[in-house]
Parts: sequence; C-alpha cells; structure tokens
Amino acid sequence: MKENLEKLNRYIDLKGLRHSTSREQIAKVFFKTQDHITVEALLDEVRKINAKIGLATVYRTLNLLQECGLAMKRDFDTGTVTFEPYSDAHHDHLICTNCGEIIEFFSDDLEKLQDKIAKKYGFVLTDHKMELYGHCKNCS
Amino acid sequence: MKENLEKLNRYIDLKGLRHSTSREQIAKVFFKTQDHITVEALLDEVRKINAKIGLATVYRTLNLLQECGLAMKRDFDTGTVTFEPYSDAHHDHLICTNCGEIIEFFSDDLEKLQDKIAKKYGFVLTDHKMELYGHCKNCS
DNA sequence: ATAGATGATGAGAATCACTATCATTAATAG
DNA sequence: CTATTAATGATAGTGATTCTCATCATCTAT
Ligand SMILES: [Mn+2]
Ligand SMILES: [Mn+2]
Ligand SMILES: [Zn+2]
Ligand SMILES: [Zn+2]
Repeated sequence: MKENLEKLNRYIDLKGLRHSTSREQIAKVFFKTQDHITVEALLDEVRKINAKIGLATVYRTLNLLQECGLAMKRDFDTGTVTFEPYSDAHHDHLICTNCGEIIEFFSDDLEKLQDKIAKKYGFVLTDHKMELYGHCKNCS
Repeated sequence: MKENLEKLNRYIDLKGLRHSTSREQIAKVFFKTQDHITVEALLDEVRKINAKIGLATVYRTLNLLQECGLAMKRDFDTGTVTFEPYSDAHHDHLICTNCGEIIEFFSDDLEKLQDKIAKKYGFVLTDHKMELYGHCKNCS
C-alpha cells in the first residue's frame, strides 16, 4: 500500500507527470480494495472521499496504474471487467461459473511448465493468463 | 468441415430451429477459415458469397456456433476479439506481443497439472484459458 | 508568494462492439 | 398452396471506454 503509492509517485516523476489530488485519491482507494473491483464500483468508493471525481479520471488513473504495473485488468467472462491491485506477486485464477466465486492460486509447477512450452516454440515470455473455469466445492 | 455442418444441423433440429440459407452460408465460410478471424473480416468473406447478409446475422450465427461448441471466441488483448472454428480438439495459445504471431499448442502435462490444481481447491473444471504472451523467435 | 505555462480534470460528446427491435422474408407443417 | 412463425437485415439502442475541450490545479521560475 505505502510501497504502491511510492512506486506510483516514482513513475509519475519519471514520466514528468504532475502529482494531482484526484489521481492520488483514486489510487489510494484502489490499493485499499480487497478483491477484483469494477470501474463503476471503484468510482462509487472514490466518490465517498471526493464526490466531484469523474469517471474518465478513474479510467485514466487505472490505465496509468496498469502502465506502471500496479493494476491488472481481469476479464473473467462474467460480462464486466474488473481490476485488482498488483504488486509483482503473480497469481492465476479459478472461477466458478455458477456462483462467481474466484480463487487465486500460484503454482510453481505451472510457471515452470509454461517456460518449458515457451522454450519449445522459441518464445521469450513476458506474461501469461491462466483461468480455470468450473464449479466450486459448494456448487458441485 | 462436413462434420461441423452436420453437427450444426443436428443442433438446429434438436433446438427446433430452421435451416436458413444465410446461416448456412455464414457457417460454411467460417468453417473454411484458417486461423482466428474477426467478425468484420468474416462478414467481408461472407458477403463475397451473399452480399445481402447483415452484421447482426453474423453475430447471431457465431453465438449459435459457440452454443453448440463449434466456435470459440478468443480475446488476445490485441484490441479486437476473434473467433475460430472449434471441433473438440482443445488447444492453447502463444501470442507474440510484438508482431502478433499466434502459435497454437497442446500440452498434456498442462492439462494434468490443471486438474491437479483444481482438485486441490475442490473445483470441477469445465473449461480453461491459457495464454502465454511474449516475443516469438523472430522478434527476440 | 506570484504569475505564467501547461498538465490534469470533469462533463459530456463520440466511438466501438454488440444486442434489441421490428417490419419483411422465407422455412416448415399440414 | 397456405398459414404460421422463425430468421433476416436495417437500424436504433446500449454499455463500456475514449476523446474533446473549457476550466482548474500544479509546477517552475522569478
Ligand atoms: Mn486476482
Ligand atoms: Mn486457436
Ligand atoms: Zn460456486
Ligand atoms: Zn513476433
């Protein structure tokens, strides 16, 4: 959270951007959020702090945060995309197509296997997306 | 190709739908396409056969094809979604973020590992999405 | 601290992909 | 062949995101 803000500010300096209050308010609220949040939901949260903030600025800030690796866009085929704070701790997702539950996981074996596959085809990996869809314990 | 059309016709009968020419023309062109095609590109192709076909019908047909497992929607973060014919032979993708090349692959190890992960969290899998982003042989 | 330059903002228009509507056309059952 | 009604194509509508632009706020250099 504190580190996230610092990283953002470093990026802002690096790019010669300005330190605006709206942007910082949005970023702070976003970093505090727990799981995957929609843009509308984030706007609602932010407006509890500052009612004047506009939707466009939320989008602009999320795009900036993505650029510097502090936000990750997620599209789980639920009809609405979400964002989550991202601090270089990669993880993948299990998604219940019945109740919508989302479980985050990390598998070292999976990461290794990916590298192996990439190598086979001469690829150098920069990122990946792994989404497992099915029914959770409750729903099956 | 022939099997695909037959499967589609069986599905149409099953659902009590009608056998329309537009739909069949669209499906035929789609099944003939090689790689991942955009909706606009598919419409262009289809109109070479039948200039009167509308965009909505292409969407309707693609949705129907998805329903019966004959088409798969793909969103590789390139800005435009694509579709590909799909005949129960699952595969995943390597995507070059530089030149856009897409390599399809299938890994038995990967499928097994997914089941293992799912089991760990009590999930029963129905589907999954694995996209590896990076730079291809040429671009790196 | 002040003033000037310009980046950032918020409101709303514009765009893009996709879906809904609806009058017309065409497939099917009798 | 006719009646029924699903399917079509044109287009309006929708939702998400970006763009435009006048105004505001931040930063830099006095
Ligand atoms: Mn997550
Ligand atoms: Mn493919
Ligand atoms: Zn569930
Ligand atoms: Zn490449």
